Amino acid sequence: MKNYLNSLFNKASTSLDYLKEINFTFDVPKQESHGDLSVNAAMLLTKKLRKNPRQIAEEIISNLQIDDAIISKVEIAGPGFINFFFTPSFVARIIKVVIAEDKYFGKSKKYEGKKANVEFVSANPTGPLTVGHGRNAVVGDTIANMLEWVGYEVDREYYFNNAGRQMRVLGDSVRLRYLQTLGREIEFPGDYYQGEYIKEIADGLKVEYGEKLVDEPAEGIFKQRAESVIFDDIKQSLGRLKIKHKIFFNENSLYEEGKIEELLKLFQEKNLSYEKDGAVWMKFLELGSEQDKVIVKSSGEPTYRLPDIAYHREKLNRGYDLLIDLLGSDHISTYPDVLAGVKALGYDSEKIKVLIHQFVTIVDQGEIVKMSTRKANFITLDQLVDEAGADVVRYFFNMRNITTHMNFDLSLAKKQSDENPVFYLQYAHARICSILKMIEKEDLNVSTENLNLLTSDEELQLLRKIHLFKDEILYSTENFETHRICFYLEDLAASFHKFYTFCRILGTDRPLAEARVALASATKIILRNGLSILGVSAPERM
RNA sequence: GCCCCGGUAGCUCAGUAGGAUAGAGCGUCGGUUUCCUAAACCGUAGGUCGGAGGUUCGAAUCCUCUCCGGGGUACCA
Repeated sequence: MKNYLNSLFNKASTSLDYLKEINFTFDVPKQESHGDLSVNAAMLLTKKLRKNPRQIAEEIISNLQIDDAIISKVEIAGPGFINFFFTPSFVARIIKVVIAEDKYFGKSKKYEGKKANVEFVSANPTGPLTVGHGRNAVVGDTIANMLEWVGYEVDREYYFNNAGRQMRVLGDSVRLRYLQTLGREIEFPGDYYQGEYIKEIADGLKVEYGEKLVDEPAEGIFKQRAESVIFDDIKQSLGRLKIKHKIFFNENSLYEEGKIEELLKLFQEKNLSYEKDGAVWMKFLELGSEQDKVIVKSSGEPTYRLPDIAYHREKLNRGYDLLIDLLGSDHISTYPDVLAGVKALGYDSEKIKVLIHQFVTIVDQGEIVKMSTRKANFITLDQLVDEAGADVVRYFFNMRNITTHMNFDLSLAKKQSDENPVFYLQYAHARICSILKMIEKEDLNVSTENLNLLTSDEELQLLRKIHLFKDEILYSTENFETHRICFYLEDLAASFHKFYTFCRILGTDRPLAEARVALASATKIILRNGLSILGVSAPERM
């Protein structure tokens, strides 16, 4: 529909120059009585032309070469909107396209040939993934899916560090638990990792090695074992949510390959760093930050900024057109320095899109659960998937704008009831599958021969929603907003359920019945495609 | 102190580069099943869009100030 109007306005702009000067938009009116699409062009021109917007609207309309077979009515309304009403037969044509394109319907080629990298999760292997990581994981994977739908080739990447202080403490936590299982009287420090999983790892070592490890250092087998066990666990948790990273990037490799040294030298050459108080400082002040910051401590150890910049430099060097970093709001302070750093090196920092998601508050039985990995006071992602199921978990995290501090009501998520919108969508899909099974028995077909018979309000409303799918994906993707897909699909499902209630198939003349089956079939395709972007399954029956 | 995010119906949240009478789900109350899945549908009630100014044809949306909640502001990541 939008395409058609765009071409109409393009033609009109050859005689009306002022149309070229404004950025008008075609919008779907909130109210159906305002037509299928409306344009605000006339209002935008009031100042420039010093005319009443309604007069301008008249002039615009008289310059549009409208095909009556496509548009049934054009009206001027309100302060000067031009509303367009499309003919039912044009609206219904979309069904043919949907059925023909099937699992590709909704994809666009706008970004074909472009490469994107989505870095997400990136939790260090110090413990199981928590609910907070869950939001990051689900949204990151969904954004990657969306980018693929608009044409990008996408690499999913996980960045981790197995060499820092955190990991030393982790190794020592395992060592102490190991010694405790051997009966040693040892006090376990309060700031060590308290979780049960540490004891399990220690138990595993005891079973395997007995007492042979009593004199081993924390950084040896204890740390290694902890890392490998925990990482396997993390990957498995992600796998349950159908998330698989292509690249696992170890921060340590930046040191091993001399990238850190190289970067330090580069900063020095470009006069972007200096020494003070035994530390190396970066001139962030010159680069637009509030103050200079330390990049190498007086101990000789780099701060996180240096490897972070080196890492982003690596990714940029791989030739991506778009780099996405998905971070929790507790990491919000890291990215301005990274962007400033790579920009100072001459890279196009515009390619890096940093997305910050706000915290997840867990509410269980009306009580807020405070989370801390160290204190082991957390709900793991695994527990969540155990209790609510992967589909519900994915849907819940996707259905909220990442800027909101979302409440995750654990007791509600466990409930498999109609309070849960994911079932509403899945039910619509299952219903359609059931119809398609039924028509076989009734000797009916999916036919697009008589689509012009689809003229009822319910049919047209559903058809109009179908028209919006492709644009919705594109818009959601360009804004990195997964929740819009959820809202769209809920809207679509609602239109379908209404159609289902009012437009029967059995007992209807064959041509109309078959056209309705085709409409249901097209709806099924969109529900399935939309759910697949979210990573949620589309069951055949419920 | 300064920076970022949020404050919209009882609850959880939408609100598309400013647009028409501010919406949805759940919950409330009341209806619909001899008929393709009632995990559905229809109706009902519910609002000083945190507050105060400003910008203009028009503000939940933009600007200023302010209140409340969360996060950040390290030679921790």
